[in-house]
Amino acid sequence: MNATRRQAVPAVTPPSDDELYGITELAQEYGISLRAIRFYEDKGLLAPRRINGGRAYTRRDRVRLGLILRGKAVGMSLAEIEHILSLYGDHGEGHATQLEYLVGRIDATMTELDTRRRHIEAMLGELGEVRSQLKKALAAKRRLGKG
Amino acid sequence: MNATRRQAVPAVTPPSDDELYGITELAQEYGISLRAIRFYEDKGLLAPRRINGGRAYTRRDRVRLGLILRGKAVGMSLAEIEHILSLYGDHGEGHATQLEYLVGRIDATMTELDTRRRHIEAMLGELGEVRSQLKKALAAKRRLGKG
DNA sequence: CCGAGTGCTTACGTTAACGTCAACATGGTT
DNA sequence: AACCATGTTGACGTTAACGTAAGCACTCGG
Repeated sequence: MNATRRQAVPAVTPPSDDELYGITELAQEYGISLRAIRFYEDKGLLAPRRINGGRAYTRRDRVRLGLILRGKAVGMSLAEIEHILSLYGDHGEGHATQLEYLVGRIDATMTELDTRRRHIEAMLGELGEVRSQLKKALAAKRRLGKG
Repeated sequence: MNATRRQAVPAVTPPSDDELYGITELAQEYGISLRAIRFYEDKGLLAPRRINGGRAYTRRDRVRLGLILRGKAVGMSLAEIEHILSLYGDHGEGHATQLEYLVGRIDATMTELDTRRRHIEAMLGELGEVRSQLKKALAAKRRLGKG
């Protein structure tokens, strides 16, 4: 897939900047609608630069979008996701107490996620039991019908 | 709480039946609203008997409600939950092919849940990294400020 | 028999998370 | 200049999952 990777790019690529992506690129890449992406922006989850009126997304933006979708897959609301995304900021210059605060928020988020995971594991366990019950019933039927 | 439990019940209790619960009992027990419980019924997730016009829930119904809430905690929609609840039915008399089918559905559901769990674990991993980054930054600051 | 309490139904309101549609603006191509 | 693809901003529609409110029925203690 990456075999087509010489320096064939038309040479007009601005040298200082990272690669930028259009909105449709992102939409296709992640299999979501343009509307959804703009919606996330409305909600403050994304803030792409504007180039000539259009939205231009950096790698960081792509990562953020990935986190958004992962959050959704996990069952979080956009509000919760926004909450989490704020933990992924720069904090390069953060004051100590601010960093402590962030760590606290992260810990809280992690325990919430852990709770959710435990719920899932419980369901998996219960489903496993149901499954083996069914298997037992099936085996019994087969002993009657074939043995 | 259950200390008031002689056979003081007015004697009109039909002898054949298991214990039944009222809707408010369930609501309080699970900390949800009456409206929510009736809503789940509207959606076909619950089907309590009617006694004298009122809803009467059996232990099985309580279990189902528990599963519903667990499903919600996991981030599933009511539709998905309904899908799963159907796997918990009686199947006592099920035909063999029917049972096979159910096992298949259960397997599918389990892999879906597993996917979700993996998503959660991924997020937990990433958050853990962010957390340790912050910790490092904090330690550095402390070395500057205090050491 | 009456009022309080409990429950039921019907209907409308609400929030989140988008989808859909209309009406432009722009940039490149022919 | 005409056209088309791509993109933008509203505005309105929609679905899920309830909450809230109104009004009727039943039942039980006094």
